[in-house]
Amino acid sequence: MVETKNILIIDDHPLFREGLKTIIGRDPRFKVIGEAGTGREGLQMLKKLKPDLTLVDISLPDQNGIQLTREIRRLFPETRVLIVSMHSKIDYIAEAFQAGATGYVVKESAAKRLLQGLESVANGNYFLDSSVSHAVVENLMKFPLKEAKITDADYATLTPREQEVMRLLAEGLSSKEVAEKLFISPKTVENHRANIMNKLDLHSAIELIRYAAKLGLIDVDLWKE
Amino acid sequence: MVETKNILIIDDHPLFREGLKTIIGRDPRFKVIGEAGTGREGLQMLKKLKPDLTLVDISLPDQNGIQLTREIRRLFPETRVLIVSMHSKIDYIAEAFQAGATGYVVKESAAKRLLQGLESVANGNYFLDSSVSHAVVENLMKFPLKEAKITDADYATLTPREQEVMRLLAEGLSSKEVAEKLFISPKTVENHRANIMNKLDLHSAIELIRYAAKLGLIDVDLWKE
DNA sequence: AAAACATCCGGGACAAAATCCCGGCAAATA
DNA sequence: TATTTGCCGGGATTTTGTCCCGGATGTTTT
Repeated sequence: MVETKNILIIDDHPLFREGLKTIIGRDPRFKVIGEAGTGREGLQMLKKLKPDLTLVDISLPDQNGIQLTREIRRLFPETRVLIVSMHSKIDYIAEAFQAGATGYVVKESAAKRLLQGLESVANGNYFLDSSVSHAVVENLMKFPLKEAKITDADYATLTPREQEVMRLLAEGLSSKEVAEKLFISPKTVENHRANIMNKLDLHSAIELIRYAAKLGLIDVDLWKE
Repeated sequence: MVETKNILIIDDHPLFREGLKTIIGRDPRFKVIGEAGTGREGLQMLKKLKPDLTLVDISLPDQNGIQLTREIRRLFPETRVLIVSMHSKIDYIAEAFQAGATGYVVKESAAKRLLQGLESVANGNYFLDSSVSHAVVENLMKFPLKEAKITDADYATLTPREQEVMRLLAEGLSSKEVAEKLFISPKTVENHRANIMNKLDLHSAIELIRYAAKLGLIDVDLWKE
């Protein structure tokens, strides 16, 4: 006989939660016993409900899903976490597992896969959505935690001054503007920039911006308003 | 007696589609007769199914949902469009209605609201999710199309070729790369770029990128992975 | 203390690009 | 037919970027 596993859903999209509930509801092995729209709310419900599994969206309004996963694992070690994400990039996946997630499913994938994931995780197995590219998985196997850290490591090789210049450049300031801001010659700024791009292996202004966005030095979401 | 309205769903997230289907399925007045994951696919199904309503996600993998709305309205004027969006920003909303949408619902909102929206739209009424901020609505009322249109209106003043060039530039291609892609001289690309920036009142590469991000021509979220 | 090193600063020479202005061509429009 | 509009690209000039250089300063190593 198989116990039915209790599930808590933490996702800020009610409609999406609805979809998850429907899919899960079709399977008698699982039961959704609660849902939350924010990380804070989720933690409260966890305390009360003690579910067997928690589905957490990687992007929540009040905090990062990965950070939340860490907290869940710390506070409620018996609850297993299955990450639901819009992204299938290696960094996220690596971080998710590193943070203590037991499963990772991308939102684009089909209902069947979600149930597979739930089953695996319920049994204590790790689960990684098969729709993520083979290359990514292979990479993960090769570099358990490394790859995701590289970017940060490279950035650390920049001198303090270079980091300062980089931040300003990434915000869209021209060399001249940065120069005025730092009371140095535009020439110097250009030299700094050249060094930065050399160290980080970047080759255009936009690559620098992308890099900065990736590191969270700038917030591209602000642009979309 | 009330006819049941046929609905086509265009959204690239299968799980989300599932949620929509479930919610809609509970209401006998509506029936989901098809679903598509891309704009192209959606147009094909529209041709075949001729639904009464189309639910389109504002952000699709192959094209902008607003652009798609325009096409749907042009090719199938009898089909009404209800936009489902993650965003509740004024620009998107204004653009959506301007493009011919009859309704606008944000993904965060509850199931009930979606059904209200569907009902309104089915009856030919415009519908705007009440969860969008009061300030936004007020703003829309004050400037029916003006404020929010600026962006789009200006963009519309670009010639097709200019729009094409702009898209490529915004993706980070250099003038030379764009030139190679379009089989024209780098010189011509630079001239186009100058015209674009002139028309849109932009003054640097990054402003162009921001502008493109704002319009949804490019997806900056991809950078953060 | 001396030497080696890293960081920050900026110049000079050259290459690349952006900018401004120009005109030609073709298609649509009046 | 005459005019406008979009698309294309050249030429001349200015601006910016690239590569290489050396000096000033402070820190670490020997």
